[in-house]
Amino acid sequence: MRKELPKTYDPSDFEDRIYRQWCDAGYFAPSRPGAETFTIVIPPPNITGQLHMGHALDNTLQDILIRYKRMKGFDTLWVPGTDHASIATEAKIVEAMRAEGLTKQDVGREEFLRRAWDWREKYGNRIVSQLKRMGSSCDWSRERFTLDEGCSEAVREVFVRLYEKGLIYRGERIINWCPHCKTSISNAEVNYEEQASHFWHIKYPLVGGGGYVEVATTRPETLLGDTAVAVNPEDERYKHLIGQYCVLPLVGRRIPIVGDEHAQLDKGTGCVKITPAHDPNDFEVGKRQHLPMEVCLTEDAKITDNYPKYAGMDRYEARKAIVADLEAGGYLCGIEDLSHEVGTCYRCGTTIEPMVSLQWFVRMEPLAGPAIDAVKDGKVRFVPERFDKNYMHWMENTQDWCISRQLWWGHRIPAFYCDKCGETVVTKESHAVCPKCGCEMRQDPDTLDTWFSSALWPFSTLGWPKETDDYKRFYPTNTLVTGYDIITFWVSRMIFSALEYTKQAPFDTVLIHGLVRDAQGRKMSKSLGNGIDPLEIIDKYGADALRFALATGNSPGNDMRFSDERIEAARNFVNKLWNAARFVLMNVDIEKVDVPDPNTLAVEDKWILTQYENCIRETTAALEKYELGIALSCLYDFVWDVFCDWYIELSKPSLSDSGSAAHKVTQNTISYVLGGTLKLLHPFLPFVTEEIFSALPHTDADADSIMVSPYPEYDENLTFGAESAKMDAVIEAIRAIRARRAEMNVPPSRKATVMIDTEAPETFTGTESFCRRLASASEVEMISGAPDGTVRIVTGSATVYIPLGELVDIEAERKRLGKELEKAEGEIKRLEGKLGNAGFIAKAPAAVVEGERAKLERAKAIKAQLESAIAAL
RNA sequence: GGGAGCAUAGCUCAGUUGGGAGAGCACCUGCCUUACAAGCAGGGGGUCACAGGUUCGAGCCCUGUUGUUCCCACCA
Repeated sequence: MRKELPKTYDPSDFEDRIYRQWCDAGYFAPSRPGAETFTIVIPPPNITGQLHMGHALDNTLQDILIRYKRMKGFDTLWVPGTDHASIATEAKIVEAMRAEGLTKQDVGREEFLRRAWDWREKYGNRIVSQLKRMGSSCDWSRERFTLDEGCSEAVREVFVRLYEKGLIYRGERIINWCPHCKTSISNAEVNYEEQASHFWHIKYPLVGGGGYVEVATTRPETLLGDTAVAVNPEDERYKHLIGQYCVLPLVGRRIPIVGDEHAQLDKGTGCVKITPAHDPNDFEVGKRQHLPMEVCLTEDAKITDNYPKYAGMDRYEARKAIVADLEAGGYLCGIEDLSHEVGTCYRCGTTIEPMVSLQWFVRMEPLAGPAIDAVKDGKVRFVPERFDKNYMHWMENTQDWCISRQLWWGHRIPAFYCDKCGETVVTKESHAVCPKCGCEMRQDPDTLDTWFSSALWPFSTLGWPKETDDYKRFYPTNTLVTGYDIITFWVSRMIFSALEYTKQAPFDTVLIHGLVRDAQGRKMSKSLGNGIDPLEIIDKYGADALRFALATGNSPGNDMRFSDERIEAARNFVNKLWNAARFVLMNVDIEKVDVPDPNTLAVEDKWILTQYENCIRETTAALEKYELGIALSCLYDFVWDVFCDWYIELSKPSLSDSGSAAHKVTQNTISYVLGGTLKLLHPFLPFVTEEIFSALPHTDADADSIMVSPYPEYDENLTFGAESAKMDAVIEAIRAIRARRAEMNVPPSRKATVMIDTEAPETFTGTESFCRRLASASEVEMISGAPDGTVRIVTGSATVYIPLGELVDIEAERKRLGKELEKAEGEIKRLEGKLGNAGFIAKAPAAVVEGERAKLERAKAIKAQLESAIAAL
């Protein structure tokens, strides 16, 4: 059914309706069993809150790819879902409970998890509705959640397999402890921040002598946990002290002086205090030197009861107290100002405390090798390429991955302990009975790092470990679209996980995008309050404008700024398209569109078709290279500068003359080109293209919906080089006439005869109506020679004369033409120089040389015309 | 300490196999030309950070310098 478009573009009129139509028609689900597949799994948004601009960008890019591939005939699947985001969500829930005056411990694990699932219900659904408003063509029937039954089964399967293979182990290590979240976090979850601090120099008196060793530290409170002082065995200053003891100030404990290469000769004093329980390096020294471990901090970073004087003090309070006491005792021998990097929790920003703790780890070294090879061998390709360096570097230096978390919201570690005999069992079952003594076993209370389940996402969502139909058909997936900020967190872990469990890379391409920043280039953040809510943008400008703003002028891997100007420019473009479509609808009454027949086409039709075909070629080439921004800018230029500014104007004479022979042909051409352009644009602007498409007459190849209609293919038969060049020459003349008139301030209402002197009159025959309409010509005459009292306009193919009577100032004309002549001569000189260069002729490609020759010919022709025009003045 | 990105018009940015630089916004001039003033036509404005090198030819490739941003790293 044909329908009219409202005069004003208002996306809220149709976006929701169209999305429902797509859903109802089932277009999002794969439905082409015989076709090649194209699969994307969504980077699952955290259920901590709502979508921000980063998600909007990420999902826009994915939807562009999936819609493009769908129109290209692939059997496409975009798997949606959300991430339970263990630590982040747990923190939010704890925070919400605090408002009620409750703690985790108050409500207990079961009640806490019930609340967490409520949270997931609420925020998970909100995220889904946001994705839908953006137009995301995900298959909602396959929506997944990292903590759902299937994903949980995959997690248990992996844990057990790795454990049995010896790649997961439990051990005491120094981990990063967040005293606020009260959990361990992995190295990747630590952010380093530059902080101003001090370097305290402290004397440790030697036992049995008047001397002392001087150590320096940024954390004097850890002195309580010192169990040795290390010096380098090669250090001439101190090597004689090795084996002796010193006395720990304030504590009075005798601690040994050990020789260890950790102490460097050229750093500090050369003596290092060793706190094995609270520093990763010292932990290693402790192991090497068989030192005892002295824990002096609790899990909320307070001093333990072992040190009554400081017990219960917060670490910073204790620091002050200890420094004061050291000073009072005469042990402090200097304070230096120091600025250094301090590790903080990436979730809450609290300074992390290294602590010794019994945790579960994944042994990385055996997993990293294949993951490195996969990228090296090109099985996984980063776009842009430079990010593989990033990835490689991390993979090659990665340390064992601490995967246990002292949290409740997450996959509980499938390890069971027997309290009676100490046996450990790792099993997929939900209960275990001790194989040794038959007792009921106790499950590890801890949960897994949230990235442990995300790492399995590309295959767990498709059914793995079961060999489901989806897994067999859609795995491995094709393109992963994500930001550079989570390459190490997530992408790398998916790659090594997939290689280990599925023996295949999880995807072949990783399209990396940057951050969306605010108009000043700052990161959007809650604390700055400069975040922009995508939904507000959609309400105001429409989802298509939002998508356009995010996709245009943006190249892979680069950050972008989001500003009012940007979104307005995007909306203006959509509006332009809308109005172009209205023009076509007002002027077209054909029922059906045919592929244009070259035998019937007018020169302007051939011109627009040539431009259109080139646009198809360029757009498609860019999309195939993941250059979405370039693809969109091709389309922008074509729609605005070519189709609207020229072809619509060129079509008016024929469209407005229902008696003309070309009338129906023009209707067909303009409908064909607009329809095809909408299809090219559809991946970027799904809603408005669908709305317009539904109002336009269709071709036989079109489907009911544009989103399942075939993407245009470049067709050389519809390109017309020679005719197109003629039209270009006419356009050039029209432009030149307009420019001259504008310079002379002649209003468009003042028409004038246009006289054209050209060696190729056939170029201009039949184009009089264009000159009248577009160059304010009252009539068009073909002449030869230069009439008096005219303005002369020289183009590459013609000289145009316009009698502008009193406006013609001979002297000014002479001056202007002289200037143009100078320019032409300069151009000739440059080109002759180039063509006179033997090296250029010999080495440059023939086509380039030919092009330069043509330019020279043209410049010479212009020069000749200018000279004769000047002579005739 | 290691690695990477960026530096192009007043502003924000494109410019991807090296062939005399583009867009949007802003600015100036003129237009309500019946698709669109969220518009039309015209215009000004750039030693493509700097210095070398490769090449017939460099915004693009190489080296160095400066400025800037980010990532990684156990610095007592």
